[in-house]
Amino acid sequence: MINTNSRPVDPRIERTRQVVLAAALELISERGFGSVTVEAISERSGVARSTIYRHWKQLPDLMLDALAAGIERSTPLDTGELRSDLIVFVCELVELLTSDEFSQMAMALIVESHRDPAIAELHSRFLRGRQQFTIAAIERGIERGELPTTVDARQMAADLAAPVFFRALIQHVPIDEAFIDQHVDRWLAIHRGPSHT
Amino acid sequence: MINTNSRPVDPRIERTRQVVLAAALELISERGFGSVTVEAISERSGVARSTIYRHWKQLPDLMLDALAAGIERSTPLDTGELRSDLIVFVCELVELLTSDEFSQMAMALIVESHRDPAIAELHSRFLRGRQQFTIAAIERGIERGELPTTVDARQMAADLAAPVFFRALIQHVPIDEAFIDQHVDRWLAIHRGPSHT
Amino acid sequence: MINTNSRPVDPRIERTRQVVLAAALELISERGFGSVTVEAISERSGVARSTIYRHWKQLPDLMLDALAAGIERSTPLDTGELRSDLIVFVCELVELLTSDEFSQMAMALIVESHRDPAIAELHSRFLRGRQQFTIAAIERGIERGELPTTVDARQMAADLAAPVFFRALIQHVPIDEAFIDQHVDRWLAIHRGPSHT
Amino acid sequence: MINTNSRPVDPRIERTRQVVLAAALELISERGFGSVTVEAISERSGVARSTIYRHWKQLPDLMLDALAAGIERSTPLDTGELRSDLIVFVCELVELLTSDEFSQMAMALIVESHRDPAIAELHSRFLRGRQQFTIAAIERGIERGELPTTVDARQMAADLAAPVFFRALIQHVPIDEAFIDQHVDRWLAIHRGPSHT
DNA sequence: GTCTAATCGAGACGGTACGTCGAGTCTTACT
DNA sequence: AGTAAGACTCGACGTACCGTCTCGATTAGAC
Repeated sequence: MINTNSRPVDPRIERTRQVVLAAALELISERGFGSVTVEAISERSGVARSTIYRHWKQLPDLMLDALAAGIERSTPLDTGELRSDLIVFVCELVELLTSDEFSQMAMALIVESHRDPAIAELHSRFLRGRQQFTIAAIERGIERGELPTTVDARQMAADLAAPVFFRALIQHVPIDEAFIDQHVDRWLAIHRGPSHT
Repeated sequence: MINTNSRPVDPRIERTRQVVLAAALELISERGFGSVTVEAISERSGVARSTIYRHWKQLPDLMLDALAAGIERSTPLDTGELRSDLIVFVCELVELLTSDEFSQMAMALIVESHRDPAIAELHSRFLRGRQQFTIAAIERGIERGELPTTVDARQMAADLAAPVFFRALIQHVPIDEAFIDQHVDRWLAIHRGPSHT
Repeated sequence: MINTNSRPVDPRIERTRQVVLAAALELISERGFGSVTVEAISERSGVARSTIYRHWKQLPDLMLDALAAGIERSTPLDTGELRSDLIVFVCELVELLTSDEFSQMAMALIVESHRDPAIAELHSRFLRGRQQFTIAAIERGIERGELPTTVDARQMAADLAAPVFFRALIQHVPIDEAFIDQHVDRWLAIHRGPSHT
Repeated sequence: MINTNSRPVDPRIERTRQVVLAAALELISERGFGSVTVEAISERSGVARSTIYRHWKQLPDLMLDALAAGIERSTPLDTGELRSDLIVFVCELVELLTSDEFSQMAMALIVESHRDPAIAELHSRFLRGRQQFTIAAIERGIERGELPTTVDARQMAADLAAPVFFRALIQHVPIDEAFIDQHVDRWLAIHRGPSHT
């Protein structure tokens, strides 16, 4: 579905897209999702309002694209050992959820996905994308014998993420390294089974 | 001579407050937090727009009160056994987070509490209120010897709630009774310690 | 129609009337007719808004009364000579029409009398009242032989007043003593007839 | 490069101006100056309220323009004889001041010019414009020998207009043809001097 | 290199909701 | 009964954005 070489695309179009989305992202993190106006995006980006509407039919559509642009992620991640893989993963997640620029967006994504199926799809793609890394790490752990073969990797990935989301977004409690270490170790203790005690 | 409780106040004031807040709550659950309009509240409640502004300086203030009014809760809850207490608690939470009327409000509460300290306070009061029930049940469990005396009740309550929030609000995955049973049993298995295995 | 002794009248009523009308007059001359609000009158007079509405059904009614109160006038005026009578009369008129406190009211009276019959009546009573003094002076002049017996006193009074109104209210031109003298002398020259040349 | 006449401007702008001003004038003459509402103008003209505010920052500004538009006038007027010139002039003035559509506006102009310098300027331009016609007629009369060369044309024009304004606007008395004839003839008798008697 | 068509900037337009102000009505308690 | 205090409805104010719409100026990319 990508516009490969069928038509070279006017460079102005791409330029406008970039500039507008960047401005939108800036505004989302500065003022929050609900206070972003087309007017403000136009002003910030230097792109005329009419041009913005030529590219996106509605403000929500623009927001959707902006969120999509803000989400891109691609860490391979493989330290060779399960525990450190998980620590890295959790640290990244914490950083993401507590950084001012991103948490606004994350919240927006979560909230709006309850109403808008398009955002829901985006949101679940994002979530699955991240979980995939964890699941891969877990599976490597199983292969290495660090975990029993009977476990459900998907469930375990959720068990790892849930408390982090809960604390960061819902309880609204600061998360330090000590917590992360303890959390991962508890998780390992539970899932490795009694033999590893 | 101060108007503590000596002045009986105009009954219309209370009446207006009730009617307006009720209308606001209706609209929040129907159309979501972001699409609620003073105009709409006025129309729905039959109270003039200017009157609403006499009671609340800004729409957010009204929303705050509406959310506060929507949150009230007071279950005593004590079945005499830990497992069934927890099952009841989790069921209630699931019901709350998945009901259309309430989940909108919960999301709003969570999102806005990241921006507005007043809402943050409200949100944390609400959370603490609910956690309190769980903590009490856990402590009763400890007294009855169903749990070791060494556990941290607060942490355990969080462990019980986190996956429910995660699934309902973030993963956006349906939660059935089977999951609840399994979740509670896993939780018990982990916290009861090896003696109960 | 006056409330003589049929009922003693609550003194508070009269007091309220006075205070309110005085405040209204003040505000009319300060801010002009169009910017007077019941709210402001209430504040200025210290009389509650509801009380004001108990005395006057509408703001215009109050205004009407205020204007009526501001118009009262009762100069006898008789210098014994026509020319000086007229000079005095014109001077008074000029003063009235150019004083800040009164001109606002005069304009209001004139304008509103085009729409409201009650104000029209008030206005014409006021005009007739003033003209009456001039007519009387003219008639005394006729008796003294200063004017021919054939003249129409009513018409002549109008001829004297018209240019003053025109300059003061319509042309919006300052009126000095020189003009007044010249105006009266021209008037005398015209109406005394050729014999006096 | 300045937008003198180089930029053709959006034709919609002119169209909106016209339609709105026309509606405003209609409403001024129907309901009087004080009861004209942006809301009503919007409804009557079919132009959105926000568009009206884009053209005029405040309602008074709009009113000013509407009055200016309603005042335009351009009669050359020259019958070849002084008396008939004056009769025509006075008739026109009477018609103007007694027509419902215009008298409201005239009053508004007069009243508001006491408060707002911009309206004062407009008002005096209007007055001077009209007086100019009379002065020209008088000067033609002087050239033709119908009037002595010693007279002050400006003063005479005022003498002609003053009683008409007085009767129409202040005394609020109907003006018929008989009055006009008599008024002009008296004026002529006075100003032609004794030679013409 | 021009030329033509896509793209853009500027901004008018009809809307909807905002938060404010004042009018006029109504209710309650005080004096 | 008259008053003070102030809640209530209603309607207009002027503001801020929305999404739609011309309309001229400016670039590509094809010739």
